[in-house]
Amino acid sequence: MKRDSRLSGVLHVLLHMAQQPGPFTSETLAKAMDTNPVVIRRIMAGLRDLGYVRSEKGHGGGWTLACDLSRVTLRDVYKALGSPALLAMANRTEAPGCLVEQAVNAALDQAFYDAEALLLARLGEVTLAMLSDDLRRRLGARKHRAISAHHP
Amino acid sequence: MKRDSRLSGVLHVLLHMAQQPGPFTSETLAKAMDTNPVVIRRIMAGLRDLGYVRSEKGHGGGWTLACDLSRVTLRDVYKALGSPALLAMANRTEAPGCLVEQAVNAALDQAFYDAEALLLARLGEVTLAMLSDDLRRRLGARKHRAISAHHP
DNA sequence: GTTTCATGTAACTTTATATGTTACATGATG
DNA sequence: CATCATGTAACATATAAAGTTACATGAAAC
Repeated sequence: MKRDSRLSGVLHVLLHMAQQPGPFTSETLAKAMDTNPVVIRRIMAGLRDLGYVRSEKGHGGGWTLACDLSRVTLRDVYKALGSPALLAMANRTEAPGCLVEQAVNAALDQAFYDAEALLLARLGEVTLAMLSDDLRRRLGARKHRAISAHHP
Repeated sequence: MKRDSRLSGVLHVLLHMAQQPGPFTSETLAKAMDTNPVVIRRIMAGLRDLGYVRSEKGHGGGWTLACDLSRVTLRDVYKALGSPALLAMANRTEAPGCLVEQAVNAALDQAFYDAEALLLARLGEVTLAMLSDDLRRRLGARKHRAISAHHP
């Protein structure tokens, strides 16, 4: 399977939006991410349904942040995407009649469950505000380096 | 991407083999797993290279276990498959120039890394012998239930 | 030694899923 | 009413697993 980069993508969009006031058209956002406007609308649809962002049609329309970034975690964003599969691996068959398969599944399921739970927990620890702050730090660091270069 | 069931599949094969002396032809194993002999050979190739199983050509040939099941973990088997991707999600781009992307990646990488490490650790805790013992327990329980049904 | 059996492997097909694209309907603004 | 922007369906492309076919290689049986 191709690996899923929707979470990565939608976070990229949200962080861009958090850097300056909107609204932003799908086309603008698509250019910043080097992709297609429809892809933007697609990954943003779930966030709109949950009220994290708003979208307006017509002149001056586009996407706007509509939530407190310090109250939305990466896990919330993940859920807004529809909670796609986290692990690349899966059991051959779920609920098999074969006892061999049952024994294998029991062992793997335990490991899979733990890993998924940890991943979700980690995503739940990071808010969009924390990400945005980190980004500002990185932007500041770059500016500082530029200044240092001019005045060594 | 389609989700990867090779680990599940190869464990199924190994457990079948542990239940009775071999050798087993790819065709026999394929029938037990409702798949194709070539698929069996494919997923077994890595295990053969690492010496976990042996394969013989010609009459009376086939696959044989060639390791101490109590010393091979599910993690070892996973590595024998070539260590395929564990997570279904990934960053849009690795090592991006864009600072936004860097901030997103930094946050996700941390979560991804922790989840992968835990999954590998869990797989490393389970040996093939443990799986095989569990299977025997299940087989015993079924037999016991059958007897109970006859003599309630 | 020839036949039969089994693996080894390349090449191709199929399937599932994410991503990219086109087309057009819907609604808001000027 | 013309323009802009989203909403969405439909279709195309890309990637990777799984399934299939074909054939070469080597071992055992006869």
